[in-house]
Amino acid sequence: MSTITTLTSALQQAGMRLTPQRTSICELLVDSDEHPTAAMIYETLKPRFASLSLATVYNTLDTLVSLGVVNVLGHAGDDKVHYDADTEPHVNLACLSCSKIVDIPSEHVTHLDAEITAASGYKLLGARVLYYGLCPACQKKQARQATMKRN
Amino acid sequence: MSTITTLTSALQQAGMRLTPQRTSICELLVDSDEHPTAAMIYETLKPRFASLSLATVYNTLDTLVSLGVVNVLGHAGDDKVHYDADTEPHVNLACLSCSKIVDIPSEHVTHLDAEITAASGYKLLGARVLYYGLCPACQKKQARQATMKRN
DNA sequence: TTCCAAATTTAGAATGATTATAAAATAAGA
DNA sequence: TCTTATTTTATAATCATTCTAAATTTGGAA
Ligand SMILES: [Mn+2]
Ligand SMILES: [Mn+2]
Ligand SMILES: [Zn+2]
Ligand SMILES: [Zn+2]
Repeated sequence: MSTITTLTSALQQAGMRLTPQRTSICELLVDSDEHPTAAMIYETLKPRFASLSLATVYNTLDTLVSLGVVNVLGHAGDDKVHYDADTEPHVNLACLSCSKIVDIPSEHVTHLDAEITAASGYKLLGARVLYYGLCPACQKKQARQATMKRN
Repeated sequence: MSTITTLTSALQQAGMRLTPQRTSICELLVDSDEHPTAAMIYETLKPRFASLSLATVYNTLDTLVSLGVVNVLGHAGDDKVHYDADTEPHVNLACLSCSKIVDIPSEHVTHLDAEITAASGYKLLGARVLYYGLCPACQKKQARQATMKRN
C-alpha cells in the first residue's frame, strides 16, 4: 500500500523540492480512493492554496507518473484523465455513464508485472488495468429510459 | 479473433447502415496490429476517400466502442487516443517514448472478465489492459543521452 | 424510374483539457 | 543579506475532439 512517503520521497530522490503544494497533492492522491482528475485535485486544494495553479497540479502529476509512483488510467466516460496512486496490482472498473471508478481485487493481475517484464525487455513505469462498462445504478437508469421511449 | 464481420455486423445489428466509409474503418481496425488513433485511420483512408471527414472516423469509433467490439486504450506517450479491435483478453504494452503498442499474450488476463462481472454486477463493455514504460530501443537511447550530459 | 424522408457524411467552427511561456515568488546556501 | 536556482503562478496558446448545419447519399415507396 502506498503511503504519503512513497510519493514525497520519490520526488525528493528525483532532486525536487518538497513544496507545500506538492506535498498536498501527494496527500490527496494517497488519501483518495476516487481516482481523481487534475481538475478534481485543483478544486479540492483551492481553499487551502488560494493562488494554486492548474499548471502546478499537472506538472506534479506528470512527474509522479514518470517516476512510476502514480498510474494514469485515462478517460472514464468524461474526457478527463484519471490518476491512481495505488500502484499495487488491481483491477479498476469504470462506469462510462457516471464516470466513477472502483477497485476490484484480483489474484490474476498480481503476476502480470513480472510476466510482462520477462517477456518483453521493456522497463515498466506503470499499469493501466481499467475495465469499463455500466454500473448497476446506471444500467437501471438506461433500462428506465428505454422503457419510456417505447411507450 | 475478430474479423471484419464482427465489426460490420455489430453496426448493422445496432440499426446502422454499412457505408463504404464505415466498412473501410472496420477493415483497417481489424487488419492493423498497431492500435491506431483516429488521425492515423483518417490519414490512411484519405487517399481512398478524398472527402473523408475526421468526424466520420470519430463517430464510427465511438459507436464501435459503445457496442463493445473495439477497445479504447487511451494515450500512449503521445496525446492521441489509441484503439484496439482485438477484444480477446491480452496485455497491451506501450512505450511512452516512441508510442508504439505491442501485444503480450497472457494466461492471467483470460479470466478477468468473468471474475469482474461476478464480483461487481457491472455490465462490461470493454477492457483497457495497457502497461507502459520504455521499449528496449528507447532505453538505449535514454542511456546514451544521459552519458552525453555527464561528459 | 422518380420522389421522399431518414440517415449519413462533410466542412468548418467551437470547445475545453492540457501545455507552454514568462514574470513573480520562494527557498537554499554562501 | 545577496545571489541564484527552483518553483509557482497567471495567462496565452495548442490541438485533439466535438458540435453544427448544410450537402449528399441511401432505401423504400409510389
Ligand atoms: Mn484503483
Ligand atoms: Mn492489442
Ligand atoms: Zn454509473
Ligand atoms: Zn520506444
